[in-house]
Amino acid sequence: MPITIATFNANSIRARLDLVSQWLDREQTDILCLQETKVQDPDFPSRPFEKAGYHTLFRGQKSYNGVAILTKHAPEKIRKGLYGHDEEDARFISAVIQDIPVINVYVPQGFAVGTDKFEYKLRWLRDLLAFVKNNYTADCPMILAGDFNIALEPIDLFDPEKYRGQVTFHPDEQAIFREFLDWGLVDVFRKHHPEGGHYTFWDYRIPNALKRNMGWRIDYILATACLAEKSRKAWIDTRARALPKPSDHTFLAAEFD
DNA sequence: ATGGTCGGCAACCGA
Repeated sequence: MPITIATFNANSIRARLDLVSQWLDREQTDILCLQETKVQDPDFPSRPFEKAGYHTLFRGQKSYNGVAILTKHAPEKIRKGLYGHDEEDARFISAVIQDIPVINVYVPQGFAVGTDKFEYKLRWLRDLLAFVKNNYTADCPMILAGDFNIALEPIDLFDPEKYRGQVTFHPDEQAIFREFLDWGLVDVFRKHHPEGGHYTFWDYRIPNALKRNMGWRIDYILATACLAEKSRKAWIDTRARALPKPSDHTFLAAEFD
């Protein structure tokens, strides 16, 4: 029985309720990881997703951040927040679904290189790496998905020369990201699409960024090698970014046998 | 053509 998983930075789940509902209706993905839900837990719009057959897990806060997992199959061993960070940490949520551990993250954006926010991004990433290494083994199925706010290679953003050394395309971020890959995680989209020019994020502040394909690939579905071997395809749904009232990100999805 | 991003949330902050 194949299983499909997707990730989407919604930039407010309430503003994107129709878009996400319609996407699930059409795609029928088993697991959807959401970031930047921007809603406190009592206000999370669970009901429409439950009516559509999904369990909802969420950890949010006022105005900023917030992560959620929507899953057709019952989640087990739910965890909210990353050790060593605030109890209210709304950037990490995980569960075991169909015997596969799934971690959904919203990595700090980092603002600008040389600032406290950038150092916090690096620290958060290192803590996540330690958490993964301490709690999982690379030779068992596991998925780490979400918005990493890092483009890894020059082919993962539209103007690498312009942005080299800046936040989201800086060697210090990339070095930590590569440690996840070195440990045994595989970038599932890259596996199926070695060529560049595929993006998941287009900044609202760049006019007609989608049309001009001025984007970044900063959202990922990472899977341990044994699971990645079973991946049949991975795709980015640019159509959802072209609809009215889009998020600045779009859906990234993968299918496993 | 005489403007030019969103969302949250109520003045700006974060992305």
